[in-house]
Amino acid sequence: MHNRQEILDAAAQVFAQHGFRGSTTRRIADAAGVNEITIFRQFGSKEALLREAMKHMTQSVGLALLPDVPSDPERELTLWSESFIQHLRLRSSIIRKTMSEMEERPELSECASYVPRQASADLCHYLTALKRQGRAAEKFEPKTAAAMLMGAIFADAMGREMMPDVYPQPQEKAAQMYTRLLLRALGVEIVSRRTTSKQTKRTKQLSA
Amino acid sequence: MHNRQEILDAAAQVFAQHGFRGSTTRRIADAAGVNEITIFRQFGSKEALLREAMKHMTQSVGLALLPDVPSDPERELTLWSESFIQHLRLRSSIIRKTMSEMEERPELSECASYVPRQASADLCHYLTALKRQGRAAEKFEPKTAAAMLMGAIFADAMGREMMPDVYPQPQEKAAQMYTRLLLRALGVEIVSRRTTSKQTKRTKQLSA
DNA sequence: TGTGTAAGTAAGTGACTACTTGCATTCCTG
DNA sequence: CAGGAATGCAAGTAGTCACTTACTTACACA
Repeated sequence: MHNRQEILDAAAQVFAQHGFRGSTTRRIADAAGVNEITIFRQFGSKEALLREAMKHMTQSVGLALLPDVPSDPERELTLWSESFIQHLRLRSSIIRKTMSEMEERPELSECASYVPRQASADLCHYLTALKRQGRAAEKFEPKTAAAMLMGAIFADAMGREMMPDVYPQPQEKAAQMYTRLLLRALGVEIVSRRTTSKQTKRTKQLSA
Repeated sequence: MHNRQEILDAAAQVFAQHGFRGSTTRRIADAAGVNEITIFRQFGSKEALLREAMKHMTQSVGLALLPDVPSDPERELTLWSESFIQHLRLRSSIIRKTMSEMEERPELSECASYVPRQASADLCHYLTALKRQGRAAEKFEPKTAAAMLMGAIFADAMGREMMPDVYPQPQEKAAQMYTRLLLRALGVEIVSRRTTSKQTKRTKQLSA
């Protein structure tokens, strides 16, 4: 029973490295330090195991929160972007695998869309509030703006390892740079005093 | 001999559907309408075949060109973005598979980075020229701006099928919307008269 | 007509895969 | 100490995989 969690973690890790077809029950058992038979007794089949592992993964995700009422947009959005890009970077392997398996095995990766959907909804909500406050000089569709920022962050997290010279340097400032670019596109005035990356990271986010 | 091309095409198609491990020589042979043995006689091994198929794919790609001297930034960039997003959408399956296999089989997917690298360089070059012309009211790093636009386009092309409600509607206008947002972030004045999507598509791009 | 080349057929090899069965071991609990 | 549940070990099953060998067929060309 106490092995169950270790098996799930091992399955997720092996899947992130090798994908579904490459995640042999042998490899997962070895990674979990468990006999291969135990897997079948606990989960019934390889597919059931991986389905549960995927579901379990997405449940433990905590996204940074954006305030319902924007006050310092640059700071709030930068913090959110940094936490989002960090989340994606830590899971870039498993995200790539999941996106690849999506077409062939949708039932396995359904839950994968939960996090980006939630993030998009949160961001849209925030941008809409910003617009209602009248702090955006330009007209814009929140959904388009949100897709733009999230897209830039997503592509950075997925592609930087493969092509580091294509993305802005240093890596740690990338989220901030994308965020600033977006705010300028929306015509939002930047009011916050200069804060270093370390300061912003330490001053964690404020909930609604 | 005349089968060689058909085998390469079939291999690429099967790979796009099933990835490396799922691309059995049997499946590829069936898809090509050829005996499995022919594959081994022509290419030696499954890996060699897929390597050649991938290399062959990337060679036939023609990216839209951006002028060396920007004249109508909104129109020129929109055309480029539309051609780029169309390119990615047509190949979204194979791109997902390639990104997924990258870590496990880098020698197979090396060539995959050629197109985005080229696109990034072209776009950076154009944005730098725009900046030099003094047509951007805001200061910006071309590389960051390029990564932002390309990232938004990339994420749209990869993710819209899976989560259509997250991305701006209609699909056909998405590239244009991202482009406009970017130009506003750069403080580039939009001068072009309103053109419909159909017109812009027909008036293909102008080279340097 | 003879020869070389590309293609097909048939059969098989050894390795790996998901999954099963039977039995022994450990350990917790009553 | 007895009984049951979780786990491990050894062996095996049926299927698939990449790849090979040996032989045949079809066609081009001289």
